[in-house]
Amino acid sequence: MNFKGTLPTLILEALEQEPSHGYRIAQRIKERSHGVLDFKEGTLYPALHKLDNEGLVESFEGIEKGRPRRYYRITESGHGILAKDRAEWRELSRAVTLILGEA
Amino acid sequence: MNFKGTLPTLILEALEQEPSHGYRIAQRIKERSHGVLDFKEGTLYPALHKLDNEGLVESFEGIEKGRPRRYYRITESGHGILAKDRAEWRELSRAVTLILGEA
DNA sequence: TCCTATGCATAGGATAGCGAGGTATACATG
DNA sequence: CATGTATACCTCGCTATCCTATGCATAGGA
Repeated sequence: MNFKGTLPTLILEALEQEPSHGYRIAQRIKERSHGVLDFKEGTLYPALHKLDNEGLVESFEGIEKGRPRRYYRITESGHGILAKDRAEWRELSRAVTLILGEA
Repeated sequence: MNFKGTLPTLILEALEQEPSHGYRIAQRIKERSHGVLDFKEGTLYPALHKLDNEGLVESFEGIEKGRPRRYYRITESGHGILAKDRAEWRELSRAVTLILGEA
């Protein structure tokens, strides 16, 4: 079960905490939502690459447990977009909740 | 600005209040969200027809101000789906808010 | 008379997310 | 040693959603 349009924001939020790699980001989102949000790899990696192309995150090579990993960190503009996305989420979720009833 | 995936639920909610026609439903959503949510006609009508095909709403002819209107009312199964959609919205919005911070 | 709002509808295009598949390594279990 | 599972990355094709643009038609105000 997932929420259309929130994935880029959730990725940026994860990277705001600490640089990470794709698989770990997906796990983090799932864990932090208590299993409610569960984005698939076929969704996550393209989204991550898109954020990279847009310059909101940047990647670097890393080694973990003896194996190479593709790490990502949030950029300056990524921080800015995240702040905007957060504000937009609040506005939209309030609007829907207003209509559908209390969350 | 809009929220992907919430339109069918918002339509059902509007029709739960009273039977209505397409144009009026769109206005209602916009008004009740204080202008935040604003689904276009090219989005609304196909969504309405789909709900009709799925049997969640049913249409009937009506006259308003001397002109024919296509009215819709929510069906029994529409009520059921609306209840499920509401619950799902709460679960998902809570999950995202949990991660992104207080709404 | 012309513009705007109302009212319904479809066509074409963009994008998000999903399922399915492919590749590869580490580690535990049998 | 073999097999399975979790980790880790990636791509392709499909569907659904939403948008813009366009068309048609009427009512009422400027």
